[in-house]
Amino acid sequence: MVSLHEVAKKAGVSIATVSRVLNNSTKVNIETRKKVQDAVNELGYQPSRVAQRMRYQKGHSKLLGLIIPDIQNAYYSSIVRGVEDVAYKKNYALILCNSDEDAAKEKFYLEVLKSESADGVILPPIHEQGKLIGELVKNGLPIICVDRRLANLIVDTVVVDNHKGAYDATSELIKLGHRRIGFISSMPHFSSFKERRRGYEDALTAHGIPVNEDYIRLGDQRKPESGRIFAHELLKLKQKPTAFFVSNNLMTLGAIEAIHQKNLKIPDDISIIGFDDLPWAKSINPPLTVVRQPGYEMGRRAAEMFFQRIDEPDRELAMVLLEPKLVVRDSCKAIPATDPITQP
Amino acid sequence: MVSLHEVAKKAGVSIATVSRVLNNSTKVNIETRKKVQDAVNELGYQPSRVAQRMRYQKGHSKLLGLIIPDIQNAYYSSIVRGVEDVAYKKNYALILCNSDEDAAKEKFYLEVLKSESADGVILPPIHEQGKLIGELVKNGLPIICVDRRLANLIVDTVVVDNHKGAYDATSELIKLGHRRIGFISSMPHFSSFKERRRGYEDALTAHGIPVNEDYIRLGDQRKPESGRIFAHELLKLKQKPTAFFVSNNLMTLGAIEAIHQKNLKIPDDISIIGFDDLPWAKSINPPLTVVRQPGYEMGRRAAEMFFQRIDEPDRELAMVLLEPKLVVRDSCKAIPATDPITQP
DNA sequence: GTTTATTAAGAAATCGTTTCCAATTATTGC
DNA sequence: GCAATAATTGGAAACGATTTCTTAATAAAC
Repeated sequence: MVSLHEVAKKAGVSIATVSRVLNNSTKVNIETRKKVQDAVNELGYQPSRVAQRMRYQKGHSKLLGLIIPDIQNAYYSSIVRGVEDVAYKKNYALILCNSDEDAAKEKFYLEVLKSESADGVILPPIHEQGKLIGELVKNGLPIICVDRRLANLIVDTVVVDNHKGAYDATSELIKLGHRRIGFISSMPHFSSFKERRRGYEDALTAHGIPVNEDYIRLGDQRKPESGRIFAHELLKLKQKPTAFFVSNNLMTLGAIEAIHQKNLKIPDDISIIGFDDLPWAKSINPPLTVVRQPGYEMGRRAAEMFFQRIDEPDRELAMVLLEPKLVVRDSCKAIPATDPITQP
Repeated sequence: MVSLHEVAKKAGVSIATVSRVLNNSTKVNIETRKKVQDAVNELGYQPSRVAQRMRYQKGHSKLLGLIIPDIQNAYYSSIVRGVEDVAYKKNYALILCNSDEDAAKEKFYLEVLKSESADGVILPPIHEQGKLIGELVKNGLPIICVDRRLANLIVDTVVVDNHKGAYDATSELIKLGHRRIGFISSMPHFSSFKERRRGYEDALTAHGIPVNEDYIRLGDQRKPESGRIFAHELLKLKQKPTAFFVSNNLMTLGAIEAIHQKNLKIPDDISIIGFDDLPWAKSINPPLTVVRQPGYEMGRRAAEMFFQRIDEPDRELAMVLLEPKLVVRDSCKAIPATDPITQP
């Protein structure tokens, strides 16, 4: 790598002068400036971000950390893309980490990012308590929570209104006459899934439908497989659900697969609402009704909050709550009013 | 950040000794060692990767760059995941960059990565010539091409046999009796799509079917939209295709959407083979026959090649050619032998 | 013509490591 | 008991940038 020294030697000046030219700070004689510029161009010099980071310390490392559960989940990759686009504009590089919902891995990566002098970290926290996160924040490392929140608002946060998303989806099904609605979701380790479950239950209760634990299946949201198995279980019940609400994109795929395997028709035999509006949702047959989370937007907002925090470290903590949207397509159908069970 | 100095002060030794303890190099008195360990633990010291990078220079930065067209394309995110898993094991951090198929952005990021002293870069090159890449390699920066190759083998490369993938898919359709096979793909800017087109044409030729330019549509592979439009165009032809082969996952979604919009049934009215075996491919109705590229495997292999190159900078250049696999599901059907056109 | 103000550019410190070299102390051999 | 060797440890340089402090030179003021 060509360094300041080489440029200085070529231009016949000191490295201090070269640095001054590059950061066009205090006045440099115009002829000297020219000599330096020429040398810089000729040698194709570009500063070492590592050395700059070394010198500057906090807040100028031009490095942003991003820890997500799994980049292969398209919902998270849209968040990543949102972050990246903002970071790019600010000339920041992005360090990407996959935590696999493993707290140890999260901890490891947080330490790596600290050690890399990253200016901040964006992540969906694995645990709601976030002890380590609290320490890091106290230590002066800006952290932004995205997708999930901590129990206490100790960091800037961007989340979607998960309760509303689930409530609206469930209500839509109820409005269509469904009373037995299967709910396939994740264990309530994360704020997001906890809220979705409450949204589902609250919608049922609000419409005078008792919550039936038989219709609720919680498991590993990282694989379609679990969605498939749960759907099969639900379809085996004596009083089987007439509709599914699945609270995650991968599980949704599994549930759809199970329905096809049973040779049931969507929406004639069973209605289904999925979560996350990914490219395939509108292409499949029938196009899928889903709760759309603005993933890209969340990433973008989180990155913007990060930069605001950098600019103004003492600003008040902020929490952005984005609206999910029920995108109605063709995977839900009204239950015939003659169904004896659905009639009070 | 707590530095060596603070640990040294606390332990009452010099920073050199602390460093020696941490890198358990030349002998340190066992009592001194203990004192230092205690101080390290008490202060929660961890070394600054930035400072280490500064000192070590080349090949020890523990930083790997990854430039991909778009993380929102699930095929690329599986490559990323493959790379990440290997990097994680080696304690490397990953800098992720999205090029959007924009050569200027690629150049920008390559320079950033150089400036970050990354130990290497993995990328699907945008241009086959790769002038800048050549320079960087000459400069000593290990670069691994993945998914696409350069015109000349000047860097380690991991690609899939695109010609075979397309050839097999097309042959499958021909075997089912199809003669008019629409080919929806990308402009041949990239080695991969160029090869897929040749695979398609070679399969036709090998079976004595003339290549008809009317059935070939090339456009922007980044959006389902283009696949949808092309499919509509093809379906408007007087002699319309009885099958589609679509050479990219996003375009495949668009084509499927178009087919549904025309109220055609897969595979009864039209057969289709897609590219990339993403989670949705087997969940949709009917499950989609696709050419599966081992994305994760490619990422993994590329990362492994990178580490081999680091260990042994002068080893011979290698090119790994992975096999794609035609995964037959239910989206293709034989053409009735009575179709007058398909009979010679 | 001498003193003062102003401008331009170099010297050196700094960030946190690692490592070479030198110095000090302890140990061993005769 | 003294010299030689081994075992530890500290000092300082280096990595590449930025910035403060100094100094040199020039211009301005009286």
